[in-house]
Amino acid sequence: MENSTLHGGSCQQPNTQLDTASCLLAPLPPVVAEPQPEQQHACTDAPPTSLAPGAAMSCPPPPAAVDWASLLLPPSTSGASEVGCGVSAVTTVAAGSKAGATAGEGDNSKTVKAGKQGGGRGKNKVSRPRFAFQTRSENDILDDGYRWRKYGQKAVKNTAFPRSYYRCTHHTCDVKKQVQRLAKDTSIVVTTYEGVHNHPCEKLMEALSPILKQLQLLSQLQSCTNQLL
DNA sequence: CGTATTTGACCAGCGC
DNA sequence: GCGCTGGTCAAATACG
Repeated sequence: MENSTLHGGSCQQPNTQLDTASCLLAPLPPVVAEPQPEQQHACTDAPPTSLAPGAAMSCPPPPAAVDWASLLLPPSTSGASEVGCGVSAVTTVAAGSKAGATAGEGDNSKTVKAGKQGGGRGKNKVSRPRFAFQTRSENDILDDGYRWRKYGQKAVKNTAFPRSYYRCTHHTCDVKKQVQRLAKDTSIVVTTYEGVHNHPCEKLMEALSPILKQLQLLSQLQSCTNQLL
């Protein structure tokens, strides 16, 4: 095919872009319509994906006896929860379902055809949780604490900006994400996650470790004092 | 030298 | 059936 690979931007279609946001976030139309005021990319937190319930933490626990599981697994995080900081909208998409399975592509006909790809070397179609959210940022890549390897970039129809495809570099993790800048508002980046990490967020761990240790010590101290009193 | 990114090609699903 | 399009692969290249 002429292969729509224009990597970069020979794809000029000024104002004909379809409203990626509204397609993508169909369930949450209003939110999309009004991008939040000043959300800078301050968001280095983990996205909803990171701490999904049921995700088996495969990594060994850190040295200190920190209860990572309880600390990192919020009561209910089915992925649809809002993540604060810079995130203007979050939406889940039925895994493998048709409509909007991909980041902001209205027609997006194939969606999760995770099987096959590039020569029948693909895996089977697996239903995996997907959700997308928007961030207002100058960087396409928001630092969500995980490490990602880019495996593809594709110019998408009716969009001036290419869509980038990333895969989690953790060997046991098969989470993917797509990143695309909104044509309508180029300051907004739409990120679509597919799958759930089965390992802790490295950066988050690193950053939180000392704090968590202190918290644990404090709680132990408190329980001790309670017993004494 | 190992790892990450770039980029052209390939493939399958969908609409016509 | 054909063409279009999105998603992925993998070789080449860049980078530390």
